[in-house]
Amino acid sequence: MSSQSDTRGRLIRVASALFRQRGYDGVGLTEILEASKAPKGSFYYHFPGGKEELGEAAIRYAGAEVAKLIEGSSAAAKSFADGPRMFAKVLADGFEQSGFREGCPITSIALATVPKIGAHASAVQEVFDLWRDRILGHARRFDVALAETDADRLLLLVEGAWIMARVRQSKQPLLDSVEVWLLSLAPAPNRDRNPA
Amino acid sequence: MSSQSDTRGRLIRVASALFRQRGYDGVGLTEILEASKAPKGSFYYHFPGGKEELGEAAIRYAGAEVAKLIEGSSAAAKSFADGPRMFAKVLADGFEQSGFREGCPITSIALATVPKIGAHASAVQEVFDLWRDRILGHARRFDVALAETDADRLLLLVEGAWIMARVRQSKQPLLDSVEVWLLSLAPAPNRDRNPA
DNA sequence: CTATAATTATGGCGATCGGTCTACTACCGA
DNA sequence: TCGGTAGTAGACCGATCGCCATAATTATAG
Repeated sequence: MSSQSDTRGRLIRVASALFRQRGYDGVGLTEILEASKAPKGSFYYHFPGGKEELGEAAIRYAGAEVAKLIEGSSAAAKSFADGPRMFAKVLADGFEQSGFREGCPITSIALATVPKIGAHASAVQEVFDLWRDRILGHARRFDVALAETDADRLLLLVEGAWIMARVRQSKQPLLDSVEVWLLSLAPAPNRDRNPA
Repeated sequence: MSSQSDTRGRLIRVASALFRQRGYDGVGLTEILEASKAPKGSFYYHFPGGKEELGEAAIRYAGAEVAKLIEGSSAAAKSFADGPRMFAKVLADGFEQSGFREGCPITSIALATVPKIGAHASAVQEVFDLWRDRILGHARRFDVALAETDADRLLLLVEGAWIMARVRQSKQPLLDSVEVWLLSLAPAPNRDRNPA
């Protein structure tokens, strides 16, 4: 049943890499096919739903890859704060290696297709939920009380950082965003929280 | 010298609105021309550089519009924290009115064209710098010491929030992001900052 | 009124878009 | 040997892509 050439998997990986650099609408099917060395027939056999289905698969694939990264960082972390810091470092280094070109593999697709393509919207939702769960799992590992909204904030920060990083051509925002998150977790007597 | 029909301006505004919903590569010239009721000849007269030049103009236009929003919020604010809060509210309400469809007008273009199109990269850089200046100006108005990196963090947060808002179909992240920012400003005895 | 520039208007260019179609090959159990 | 299924291969489709050439129109200046 499973093919030995893994055409389907190769298509997903190649598409994900290309989307990451130039966005969903910025990459044509022909280019993906050429880079994957797969003919159109094979593509539409594996993805009857066409480019949209490939895009959804790329979202889920990239989402799972990042989830693995989170798990790995969590497993290797010596302290609670170590987890997100290591994770950010991995992201930042990979980003640097790509010549500051590769954005978030999810956003690069979703920003163009949500809400136009419902299936993509759902997929992104699920991926974000997956990431949130991994973050909460990490917190549990270190007995840190973490609300879902706290985890969501980390996602928000990293997504924003990835945009800034690309624009500024620097990996600093990615590293910085985690520090902001850790800061935001501390219930601190900050100024000006309740105006009037 | 200045045309009475303002074809050029209309093209920019329409293009900006369309890009915002479906991204730079997701909107064709023909559609922009139809929506602007402008013929191709006029377009290439005003934008000899083609779509790329229009995109750059849209970036700068949208950037200036948002800068005005920041200024307005700053002028109307009763306290320092009031400024970004009002600003976020305006963004969030506009976003809701668009049916949770309109993302950040800059990102919707830049994510697809940076770093492919150098002129766009520069334009986005300048817009972000402009926003940063406005934020710093607001802080000065209320005698709040604010570093450039602090201002950059707000931009990072709002950009991330705009992504989350679109995915979650909610304006909450936009409002929340400002609170995170205000929290992050307080130099607080937070836990776990220096591991090991 | 005329000359000149500014702007609008149209049609069509080659290339590429995503998608469909049919043919072909490889491997399977019967 | 056969039929059947999984997968590969690539020609071909209409539509749209961004762009360009050129003519018609309008505004401005002398």
